[in-house]
Amino acid sequence: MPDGASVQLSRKERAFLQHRSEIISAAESVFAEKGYVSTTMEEIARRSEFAVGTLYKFFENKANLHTEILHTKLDQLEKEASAVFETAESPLEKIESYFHLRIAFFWKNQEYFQLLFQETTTTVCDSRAGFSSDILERYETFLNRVEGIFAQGIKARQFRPIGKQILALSLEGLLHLYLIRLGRQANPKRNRKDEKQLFEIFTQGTVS
Amino acid sequence: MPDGASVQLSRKERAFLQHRSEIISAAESVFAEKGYVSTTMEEIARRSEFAVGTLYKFFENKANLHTEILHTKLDQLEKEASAVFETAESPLEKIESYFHLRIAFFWKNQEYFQLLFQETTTTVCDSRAGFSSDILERYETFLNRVEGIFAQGIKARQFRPIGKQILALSLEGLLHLYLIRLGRQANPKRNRKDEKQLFEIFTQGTVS
DNA sequence: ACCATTGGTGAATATAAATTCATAATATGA
DNA sequence: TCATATTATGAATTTATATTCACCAATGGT
Repeated sequence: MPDGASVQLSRKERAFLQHRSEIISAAESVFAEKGYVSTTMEEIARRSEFAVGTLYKFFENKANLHTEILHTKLDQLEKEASAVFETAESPLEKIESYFHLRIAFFWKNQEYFQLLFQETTTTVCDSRAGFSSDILERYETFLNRVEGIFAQGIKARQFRPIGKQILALSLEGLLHLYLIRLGRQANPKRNRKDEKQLFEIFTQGTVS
Repeated sequence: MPDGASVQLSRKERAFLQHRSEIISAAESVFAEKGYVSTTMEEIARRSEFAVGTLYKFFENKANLHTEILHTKLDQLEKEASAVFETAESPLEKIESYFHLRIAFFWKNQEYFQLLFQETTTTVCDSRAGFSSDILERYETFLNRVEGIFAQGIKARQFRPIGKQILALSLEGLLHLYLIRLGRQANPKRNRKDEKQLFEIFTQGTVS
């Protein structure tokens, strides 16, 4: 039961989609493992058990394949975030849920998360291709929504009257480095206590 | 008046060092501009006004040249941080000075800072070369010193009794994302108010 | 059964850069 | 002034890999 909307697909079409997603999945794991540059199309081919040429039947080129993956991930994240933003009551609750959502997203996407983060904090890839700019843009837009929540929170006097940008940026900063370091560990374990403390630092600060 | 320790260098030796540092300086700016991968030795040669072959008289290879630069920067940062840690009185003051030092370091190194950050948050370069691991290690060691300060601060009851790792990580996270976003702006302006607010978020938290 | 279309193949091609090296320029000092 | 050593040069070489392309196999419609 895929999320298929309406039309019945032919076997061929289903196979096509299946193969495509197999390629994407293989590519994700290679990219995550080696980073964009040292990932070769040959390696992706090997891991997906297709031939190199076949990859080009599904994707224009390497850069495209890469951004395709990132867009997919962002879609997912946005969807989940929307749900949270609509469900939670107060701005503070929204932010807290969002915070945990981001961490959960990391654990669901273990292999791929670095890929996403690399693109959003630094410009990893060839400026020649310049292909990460649209990803960056989407990410910015996404952060703007978070800023919006903070703006509400400030109005509601739940948050201190600090600039919404700074608030959003701080939260992002805390999350970011926390997750990046988790991802770098050999076999990271989820640690709720750390997560709670991190969020507390954000809300309550660090000095006594 | 370089920081020359003791021995007088011959003109030739001085020339050698001079040329070497000219190359480094050119390389820094190219790397910062284009990132490691899309920087070519030819571009570095052009900008330093040496021939490609000459670069290899000074540095083994591209990766070496790159790490050389990073080490230089880390040296500098460590030296400045040491000074601050030794001067300031209380742990809280040390941390506050360190916070501002990091920001100042950014402004002094505008062009290059991204280079440094790229290496410390993500593995940018070829895993083939695997050359960034020693930089990462140095960075870890550096952060351990910061953790040490936090440990003292907790003992002195200046900081809340949260794990020192989480404290250090949080501070780093805030700094990191703040600086990265500054660096991405077209022509960033130093904004003391933002800096103050950011540090306040760290110490006082965000909810009212 | 036959043709057309599409998915699949992987060896061959193209390209871009890192690195090398024979050679030239320059400095040293006898 | 000449011989030697040092430093600089950039064209040529090598290597790695993205991309293409001529061909094959299976499917589906006529």
